[in-house]
Amino acid sequence: MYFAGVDLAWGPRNPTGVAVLDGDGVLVHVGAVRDDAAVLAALQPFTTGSCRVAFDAPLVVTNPSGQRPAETALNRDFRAFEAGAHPANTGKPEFADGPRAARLAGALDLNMDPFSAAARRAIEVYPHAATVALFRLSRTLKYKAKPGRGVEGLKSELLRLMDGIEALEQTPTPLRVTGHGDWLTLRRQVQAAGRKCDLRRAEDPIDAVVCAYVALYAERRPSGITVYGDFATGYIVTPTLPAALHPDRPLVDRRKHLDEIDHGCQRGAARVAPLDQRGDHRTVDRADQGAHQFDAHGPAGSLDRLGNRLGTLA
DNA sequence: GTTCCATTAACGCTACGTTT
DNA sequence: AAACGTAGCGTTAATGGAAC
Repeated sequence: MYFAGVDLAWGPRNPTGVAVLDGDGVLVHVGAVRDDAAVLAALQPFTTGSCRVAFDAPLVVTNPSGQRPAETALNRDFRAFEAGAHPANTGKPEFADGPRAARLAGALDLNMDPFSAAARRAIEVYPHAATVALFRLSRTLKYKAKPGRGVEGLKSELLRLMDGIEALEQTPTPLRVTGHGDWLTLRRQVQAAGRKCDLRRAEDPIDAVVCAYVALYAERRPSGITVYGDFATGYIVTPTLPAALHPDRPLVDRRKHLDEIDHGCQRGAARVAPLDQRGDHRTVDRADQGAHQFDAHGPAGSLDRLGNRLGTLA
C-alpha cells in the first residue's frame, strides 16, 4: 500500500509537488511536476493497488461564493495559529470547471469520500494545519515566500520544517525520508539557496511529503485525526489539534514578532507551547462547529518530544 | 454595546525591476 | 531584448483594538 501526497497548484501553470511513502513510511518518491499529465504519470505507479492520495488543494467545492463550511470550521480552530485556509468557491476561475484535484482523483478512479472503506482513496489535507498539530507549534512555520520576508528567514523556517519531518522517524507512526537521495538533494538545495525562487522550488516537494504523511497518519491512527466539513460541501482532513495547544500570543504582538523573523532570522525562538498547558475544553467546541473529531487526546506522547525539539532548534 | 479599521492566512495573477 | 525574479493586489472571514 502506498501513501501519496500532492501539493497541488490550483491552476496548471504553477509547480506541483508529489511525494510517495510505502506502507512502512519510507519515502520512495519525491519531486515536482507541472501539468495534469505529469501529475498522473508520477502517481500512476503507486495507485494501481491499495492507496491513499492526499491533495493539498480543494477536492469538493460546491459553494458559489465565500468559504466552504470546512474552511470556516478549520479556520475557527487554526486561525489563531496563523494557519487559516484560503477560501475556495465556484465563483473563482480555478474552480469554475470543478476542482483540479477532483479531476485528477477521478482520472485515477479514486474514492473521495473521507469515510469510505474503499481500497483506493483520495482525501483533501492542509499541511500548515498538519504541522501545527503534529509538531505542536504555537504558530505556522514562515517558509512561504511573501513580500517582506527575507531569504535567510524563509530558509531557516524551511529547514525547521525539514528537521521536523526528519524527526517524525522517532514517533509511533514513523516517517523515513533521510534514506532517499532526492530528499538529501532537497536539503542541500535549501541550504545553498540564495534567492526566494530557489526555496520555492524545494517547498512544493517538501509540502508534498507532509501531505503524504497525513495520509499515512490518517490510516494508521484514525483516532488521531479530525475531519472538518463533510463530503457534500467539502472537507479537510488533519491531525487533531492537541486540546491544550495554544497560540503563542495575541495578533498585535505577533505582528511585531513577524518583523523579527523577517529581519533577524530568529530561528528557534520559543514558538512551541509549553507541555504543561494541557487538558482544556476546545474539543467540545469543535464538535459543535462541524468538525468530526475522533480523539480528544491529540498526537502521541513522543510527538511532545518532537515539539520540544523543534522549539529548541538553534 | 456597537461600529469601523487594520491585520492575518491561503494562492494566482500582473506589473515592474533586475539579470543575462 | 529576453528571461527571470519579486512585490503587490485581490479574495474571504475572523479578530483585536480604537473610537463613538
